[in-house]
Amino acid sequence: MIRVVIYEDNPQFREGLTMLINGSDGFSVLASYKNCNNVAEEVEKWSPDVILMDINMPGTDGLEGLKKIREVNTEVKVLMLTVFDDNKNVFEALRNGANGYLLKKTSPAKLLEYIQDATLGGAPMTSSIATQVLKMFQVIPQTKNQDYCLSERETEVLQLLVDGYSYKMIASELFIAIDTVRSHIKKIYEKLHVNSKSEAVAKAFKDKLL
Amino acid sequence: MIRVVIYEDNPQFREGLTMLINGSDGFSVLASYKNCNNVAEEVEKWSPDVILMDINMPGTDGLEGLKKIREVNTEVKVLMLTVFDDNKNVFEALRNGANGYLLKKTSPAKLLEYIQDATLGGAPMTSSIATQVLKMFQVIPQTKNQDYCLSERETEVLQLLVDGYSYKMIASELFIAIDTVRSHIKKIYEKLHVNSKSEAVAKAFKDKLL
DNA sequence: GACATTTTAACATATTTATGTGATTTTACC
DNA sequence: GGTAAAATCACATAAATATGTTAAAATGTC
Repeated sequence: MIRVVIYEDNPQFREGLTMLINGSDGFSVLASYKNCNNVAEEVEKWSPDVILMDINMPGTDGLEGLKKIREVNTEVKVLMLTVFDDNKNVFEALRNGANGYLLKKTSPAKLLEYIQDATLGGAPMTSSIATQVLKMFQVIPQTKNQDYCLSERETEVLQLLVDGYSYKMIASELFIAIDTVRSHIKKIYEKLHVNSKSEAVAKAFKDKLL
Repeated sequence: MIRVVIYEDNPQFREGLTMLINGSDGFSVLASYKNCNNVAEEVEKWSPDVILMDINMPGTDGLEGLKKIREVNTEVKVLMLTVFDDNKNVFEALRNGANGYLLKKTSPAKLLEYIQDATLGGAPMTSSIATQVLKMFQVIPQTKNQDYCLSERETEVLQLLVDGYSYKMIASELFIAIDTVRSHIKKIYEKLHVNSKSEAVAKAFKDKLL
């Protein structure tokens, strides 16, 4: 028996979901709420297998609700429900540990399948959501590791610059003379085409050199 | 009619796939290959709707194949096939514009459904893959936007520091005296708890202040 | 062994930066 | 109208940095 708790502000949709789930073998709705204002207590009280969570609700919305749930319970499967496949919300929800993300227009049969899928460790998503997710991945820039051919020692020195070390500190850290540090840094500037410490540091971050 | 090209080194599995797809209404296999060595030409030649791409192949493997495909064609739907839900490969494939990612043990019925799904703009993933993907999202650290309460002007100055400007350049950029720049920067250092330009720059990157 | 590269180092000097101490004006808010 | 915060500017000085030139070891490669 898969035990479900529902958070959904629209009474019609809430009732519809409840009837669908209660009317299906192997599923049971423990409770349903119209907002997340007391979500932490409610989850503790019922300890459901799956939570269906509407994103857009008055008061504490679904995203905040999800965060509160994860503060007290990392096991329960949380499926986010939404009308739109809104990019920003999808990202935030997944980042905060949602187990799946469904459009409300999902057919009843599919919805039950998805709920079951979630309890088995799956991550159900409607197709359009999955497409959003893939697009997010493609935005992540490839580590463009442009190679400036820094030598091993130069890389080491640059790392220390990035960590906020002064020339003097670098010298004592590496057991070399400060003039040696100077000459390394001069070489680094040449290779990176910069002429100040902070530019070198900025470039190290931008180009993910370290 | 959905037109498919297959890349799969295992002859049995390749034949099995071909028979399954050719034997289904609305599907047709244009060609199948045992490696990706000439993938660019082959894709140009057939311009299929969907490509089934095994990840592990001798010679040019599936990931490289995917890259080559995307260099010449961003439209064709590419579904990656794999035996394992290997984290690293999943990530790389999605980043390189794969449209879906399926385990080879997927049932024939599901496989056809997924292929169709892909042609309709969906992003089919088997459940375990989707779970992997969600986990990746949770690794991404929240923009921890710790607020150092920089004023508008201070933020502006910090931005210029990050862009490699010297005090003198900042002064002329903002039409203020260099001593004013100094005093802003002093305040910035206090607020960020640093005491050098490069530390401030590094902190700006680390904490995503800009 | 000859060669290139890297690492080390010294010396000199102009510029930039960091830090302190003050002060005036502007802006926003109660 | 008083208060607080922000933005402006000045003067002074010690410390750090940037730039140039030069060169001796150490290391690795053909």
